[in-house]
Amino acid sequence: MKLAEAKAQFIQTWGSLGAQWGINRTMAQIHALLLVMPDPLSADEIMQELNISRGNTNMNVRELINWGLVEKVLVPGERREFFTAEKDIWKVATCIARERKKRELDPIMKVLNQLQEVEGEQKDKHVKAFRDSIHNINKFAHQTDKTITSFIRSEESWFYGTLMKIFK
Amino acid sequence: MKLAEAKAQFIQTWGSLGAQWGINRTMAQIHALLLVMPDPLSADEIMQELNISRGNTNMNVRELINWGLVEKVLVPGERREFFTAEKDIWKVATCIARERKKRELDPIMKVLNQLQEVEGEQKDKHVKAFRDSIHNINKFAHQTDKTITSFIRSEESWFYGTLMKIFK
DNA sequence: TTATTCTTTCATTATATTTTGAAAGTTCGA
DNA sequence: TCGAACTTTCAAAATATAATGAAAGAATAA
Repeated sequence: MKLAEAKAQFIQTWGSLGAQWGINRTMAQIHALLLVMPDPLSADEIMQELNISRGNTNMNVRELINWGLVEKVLVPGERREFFTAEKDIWKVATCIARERKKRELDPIMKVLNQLQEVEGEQKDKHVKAFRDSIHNINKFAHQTDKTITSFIRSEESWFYGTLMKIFK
Repeated sequence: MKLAEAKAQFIQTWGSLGAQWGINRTMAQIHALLLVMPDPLSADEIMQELNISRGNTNMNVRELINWGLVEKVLVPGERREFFTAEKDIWKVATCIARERKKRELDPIMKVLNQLQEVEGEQKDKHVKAFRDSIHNINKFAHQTDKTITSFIRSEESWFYGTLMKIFK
């Protein structure tokens, strides 16, 4: 398989993966493109490679930066901004985990905690069923929260460890 | 908080959670409704509770059954079909994990394996960058696959333990 | 300051997804 | 076999999401 073909297929696959995960397709495609490019790209290069508009490019690059997956790079002597993606896939994964936890798990845990305070007699089977469900989901959510938190930390401590090695 | 209000809020929250996860909102809402109801519901009851059409109800209940999250229940003396959701949230989680792995992880791993065979000289930095990216993502994917597989296999309190072993 | 180059915004347009509901299909008792 | 009760299908309509591109905004060099 030729490089160009492989690259295109990777971008397209990563794109539909992103779509399934609630991240929009273009955002995932830009990420894929930057992942496999050795050097930072300008907005125009991204537009050209993916055949998308300037506005679309700008919006999705900004979003990738918000997620912490992409960074602006200033090239000396160049007026334009360039963009590059974090290449270490473990960092990418913890980054995504952190962001999704913040956006998805944390809010639902807040709601679940409120819902535990539902009024009513334990004798009423509807009340009992509701309480039981919420209780179990809540327990599960706490477990998940712990797991994700330690996953996120594992990367941080790995990073910290590496950094220490460099300075020692 | 009254039961009816709490129930409505839970259904709405579970619904938007589902939407973020690529599962459609109505499907998640039906799931939420069945999760908190002590007894099986008929299609008509679901329609009424959620204010949705017959076709929509049918389609999404069927999809929930495909996922293994909901079951048909035959009530003696009743012509209609009734539906009930798996209440054990751990089983629900493994069920979802199994389904998502099948639909998302497995296909991308297939593509990644093909993409490792890209042609070109290692000296070309574009080829090198591409190979490195794919290689790392592939390694990560295999690790993830193992984790999910063992999560699916074990039915008890495992996730935390398993994950920790892998990252240590 | 002004012209130039690049970035950002956002109303409009395009695309994709979901929902509806009526019609067709199925099942079952009599 | 018929008809009532229920389920499924699917084309059309409604809704939600994403992309475009022209215009406005910033930054820089001259």
